[in-house]
Amino acid sequence: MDAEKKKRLAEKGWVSTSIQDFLGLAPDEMAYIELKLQLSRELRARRNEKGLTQAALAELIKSSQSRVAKMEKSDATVSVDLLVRSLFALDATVEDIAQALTTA
Amino acid sequence: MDAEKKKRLAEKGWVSTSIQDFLGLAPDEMAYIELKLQLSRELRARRNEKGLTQAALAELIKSSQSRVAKMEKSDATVSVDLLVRSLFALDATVEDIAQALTTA
DNA sequence: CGCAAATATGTCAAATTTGACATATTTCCT
DNA sequence: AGGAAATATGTCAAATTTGACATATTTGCG
Repeated sequence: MDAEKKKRLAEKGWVSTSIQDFLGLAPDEMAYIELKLQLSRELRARRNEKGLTQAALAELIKSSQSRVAKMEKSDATVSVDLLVRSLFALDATVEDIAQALTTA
Repeated sequence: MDAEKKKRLAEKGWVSTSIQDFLGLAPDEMAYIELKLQLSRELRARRNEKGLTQAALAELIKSSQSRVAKMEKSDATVSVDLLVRSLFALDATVEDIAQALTTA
């Protein structure tokens, strides 16, 4: 299994869990995946708190339900940009994002 | 002046300073720009701490000097992804990034 | 000053990310 | 169970971001 494949899987939660860890990934790749995971968790949490469906959030940010699903799954094709923009659209502040990053 | 133009200028520091504020930008656009500004400051700080030139950092992250310059200037064509990846390449942790975001 | 190293700016083809769409799967009611 | 709403997954053309390059400007040092 090559490194790219492994990263894609890792981002989808298949390889790495809290038990089986990010085996063989470089530290900066790990950090990048972890960051995206935290943001995607925060996104889902905020969306649910507001009682929005993925489709409703998609409309809010002028995207699509499928892309929102991918964001929340931390799909490898989703950028950090899109994640943070979506969080801001859900009224998160920069501080909220910093907080989300430090949360276990 | 349209909103896009204003945002580009704002990201380059022309419109918004600590004195003249982010006039007319939507809250989420402001937050996004602020986030990128914090990351670009942290990038420059870390690079200087390590005594690296922009060209040296560029080599480290397999990019180019000009793109590093744009990152540190928080150019509108630079993504948050590239910024955080570069920070990770300079041994920043997710916590370091969270910390940078909360710093004035 | 003079000049070399560093940084900044503009441009563009190639690479990546995007919204949209179709469709599959899961969740949660009655 | 069964069906409707929500979520997930795969694909792709269009849009955005990228590294690379040329070149301009700034910085710092003799």
